[in-house]
Amino acid sequence: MAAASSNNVTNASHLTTPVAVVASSSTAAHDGGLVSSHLHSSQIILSNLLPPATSIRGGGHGGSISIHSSSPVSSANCHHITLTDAKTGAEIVPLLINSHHDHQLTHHHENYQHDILADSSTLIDTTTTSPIITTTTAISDSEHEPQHHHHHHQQMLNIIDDCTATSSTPITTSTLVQPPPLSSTVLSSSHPVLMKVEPSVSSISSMSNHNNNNTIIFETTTDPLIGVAVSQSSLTTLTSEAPPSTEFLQQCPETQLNNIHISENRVIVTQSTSSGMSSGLIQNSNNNSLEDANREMHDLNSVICAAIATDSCGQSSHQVHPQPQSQPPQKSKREDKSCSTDNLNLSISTNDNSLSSSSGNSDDIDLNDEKMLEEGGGYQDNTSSNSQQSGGGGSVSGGVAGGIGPNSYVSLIQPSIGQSGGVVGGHSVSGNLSGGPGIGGHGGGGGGISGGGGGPHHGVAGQTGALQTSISEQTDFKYLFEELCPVCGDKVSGYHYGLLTCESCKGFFKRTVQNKKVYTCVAERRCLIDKTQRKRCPYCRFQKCLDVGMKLEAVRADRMRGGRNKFGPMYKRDRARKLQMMRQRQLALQAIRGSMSTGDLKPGQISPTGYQQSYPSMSIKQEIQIPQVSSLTQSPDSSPSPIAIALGQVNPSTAIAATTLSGSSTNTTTVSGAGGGSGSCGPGSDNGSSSLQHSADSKICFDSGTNPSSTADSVSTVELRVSPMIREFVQSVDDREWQTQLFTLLQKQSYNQVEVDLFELMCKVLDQNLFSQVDWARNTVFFKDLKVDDQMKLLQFSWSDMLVLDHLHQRIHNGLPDETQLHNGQLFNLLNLGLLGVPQLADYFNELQNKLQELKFDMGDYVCMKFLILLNPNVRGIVNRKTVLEGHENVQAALLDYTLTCYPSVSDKFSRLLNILPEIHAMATRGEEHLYIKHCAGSAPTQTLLMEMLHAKRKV
DNA sequence: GTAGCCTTGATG
DNA sequence: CATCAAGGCTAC
Ligand SMILES: [Zn+2]
Ligand SMILES: [Zn+2]
Repeated sequence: MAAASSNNVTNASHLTTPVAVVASSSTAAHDGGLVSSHLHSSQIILSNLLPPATSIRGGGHGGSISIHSSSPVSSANCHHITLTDAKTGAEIVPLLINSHHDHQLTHHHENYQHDILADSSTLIDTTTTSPIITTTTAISDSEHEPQHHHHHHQQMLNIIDDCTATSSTPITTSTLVQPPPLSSTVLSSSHPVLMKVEPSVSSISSMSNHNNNNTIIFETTTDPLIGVAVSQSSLTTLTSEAPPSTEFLQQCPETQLNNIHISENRVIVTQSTSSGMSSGLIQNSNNNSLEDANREMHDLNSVICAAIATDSCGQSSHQVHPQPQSQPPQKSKREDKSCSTDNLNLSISTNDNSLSSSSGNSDDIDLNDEKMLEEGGGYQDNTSSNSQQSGGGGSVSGGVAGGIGPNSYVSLIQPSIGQSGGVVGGHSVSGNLSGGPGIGGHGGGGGGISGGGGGPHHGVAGQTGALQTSISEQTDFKYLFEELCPVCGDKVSGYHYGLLTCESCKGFFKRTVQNKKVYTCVAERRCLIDKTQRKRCPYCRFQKCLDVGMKLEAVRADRMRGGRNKFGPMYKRDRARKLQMMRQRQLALQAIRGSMSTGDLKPGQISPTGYQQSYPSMSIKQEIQIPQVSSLTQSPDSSPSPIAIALGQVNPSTAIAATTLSGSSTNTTTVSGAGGGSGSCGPGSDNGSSSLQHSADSKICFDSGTNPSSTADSVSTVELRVSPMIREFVQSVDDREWQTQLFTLLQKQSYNQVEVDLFELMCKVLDQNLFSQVDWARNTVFFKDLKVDDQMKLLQFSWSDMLVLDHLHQRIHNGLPDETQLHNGQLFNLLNLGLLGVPQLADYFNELQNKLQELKFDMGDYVCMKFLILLNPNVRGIVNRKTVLEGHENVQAALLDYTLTCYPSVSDKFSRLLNILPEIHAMATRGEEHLYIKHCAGSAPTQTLLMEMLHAKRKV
């Protein structure tokens, strides 16, 4: 059944398949021809379903969460999952909304099913305890089906938890195999997650997380699980009684052994260390308590795909074959010789039974999706990054290298490499160049200390007659190369395969990819890789290579020498950015020095003149030459809002640099290192220099339960009269978290990335905001009393308005700056978030902001307005309109009272605030339209809550 | 297998 | 023609 997996691998390039992501991690991202593959593969998953921060944030709900479908198949268009607090049993959230697809689902029922199957590599029939191996071959052809639709299906089936993108963290993916209509996905953040799947409704959740602790627990409330599909390493793990065959191990060295406990209605998957092969078992966990499960879980470092099917699927058969007719298997243009799936034996056993299936004929496996191949070949994503899925091991597969066009190189990455089964273990780089099955080379290696890294030969010899500029350039670039190799810390010799690395890692990466090496880590896949130990574990080294962003597709399949590839421009931009960052740093330092020693440099002199003097290495020429980066110093198109300036919204951490650079605030922040700085990043913590209120102030006031707001007319009269409801509202807002999450996400997404797609990143942020929004809403009064159906409708109708309002609030009360500098130097436009990606709305937005500020818009107003937006009784289809209306009126009354009480001087504040709501709505609508179009065009990440919202609203 | 140094060849 | 990243070569 290696076949099954192979397909998965292939699919990897399709975002649609979680497995794909999993399986081919890095590869997928590159050649996948994915609409949005600009991420680490791991991030792809995350970002698509859950913003990284989201999952992490889950800590909020300690313990477990139960998910069940609120409504059976009936409710026509909406199928959703309701989250229930496992402890209290209270319904807490409608996580996903999936509706408008029904139409398609039904329409392409077959394909749909097929898609699903394609995702799962192996099914374990828990009823019979026999494995169901799916041949997951074909993937729905996106030619006939718009990608977003395609992804949609997938999304509904998947629940993926986040894992930190940058680090080789685990990702868990769950796939539900369920007859359409299917429901959605949701994620909870804390792990383990306990899921309850109601009969005839599929649901799933998965959890994984931070580095090495991943656990997935599936549970059905009534029906026994029919199957669990685990792909990749997790499948491998399934091997229980009989350890994986040697061959398999060779091909999938990093196979992880996971513990999978299956009781009648519960499955717990955990990972065990590679050495603990014996532990990979499926056990009957009837008496396993969650705690027990927890105890056993450790180090789940792989991607797991699980599928649960109910009887309705009629999947009692042990083998599920894709329908060749609907998805004609396409022969890959290039013969796939690597990783033959033959001889792959997988055995699955439970305490009672042991089942094994061996990959049979390769025919089932040999299916390739032509579409995918094409996509893979033609698509070149220069921003995608890799991030090898740690656990899963990287199976390189992906789009066909189709060196088409004179300038395109044939990539080594091959599509649909039948990685030993969807179960892929080790890093196997497959290509069609050489066929032999990779043999795990044990990186035993003498620990010989490698000689000093060769010096870079990049420095251009500065000729005596050369202009100072060239000298300075040389100096600067030299400086560039003084960076250390992100993999081993050795000296960087230039850009290699996507980023600056040392010569040895370049060579190592090349050898590995070209020769399709498969390594095995004899330890725990966490070997330290540094200059002296890099030779010890090639497995971990390669993994790190992928993690830091080395690009597989930069290795040429045809081995053509010389020339330039698509990364050239990127290198150039990166170089320019680095130069500017460096210069900024120097300027900042200089400025500091100047200000300290009065004599040297007067503050006012930090202008071009003084600048040149103090920095001979820089030159005007360079300034001019720096491509597309001028904005770095000049706060570009984002029309800095007067407010932001007034607030001096400069990140404390970079305030010095920013301020000194131009003598005034550049309105730019820098996503600082670790942690995105909770608190440190938040401009909210800056000195509230202006008269503008800061949420900090207001919040504190509210928190204390006395002072309404720092801007209230009369504290004395007001303090005692603030409606308890409003006070409660305000307290329900967690602004700190908001910005922390924002900056953390931005940092993660740009960490180690030469360049990221800013639009895509914006979508991710919005997506994260949406998750927060839902999170907030579900716990609020009125709203939480509603049925999930109504909740979803309200959210579908109000999400964008609330996003806009949130951004207005963040800017006004928390000093959210216009833009921020990403870890890699790119500027990220924060204002754009509030504009939902439509720059043209900037003026309008600023106008709104001004209006609000004139009204002394404060926290209480903000929260009330948010509620008014959310609790819209006019939303079509609301069942419990009464409650909504009641809530709306209550809030309105509270707001009226509040404004009259606290802001008597602001004439007509109440109605003026209300009048702003339609304006916000108009803006939000425009933004939605824009986002929708972009999504349809494929330029936005798929499988996101954002996308769901966009489509859901369309439907309505 | 490593990694330092060399050769290529598209780019501007 | 200079760059410089990608592949090749070859003592270790
Ligand atoms: Zn290195
Ligand atoms: Zn290792």
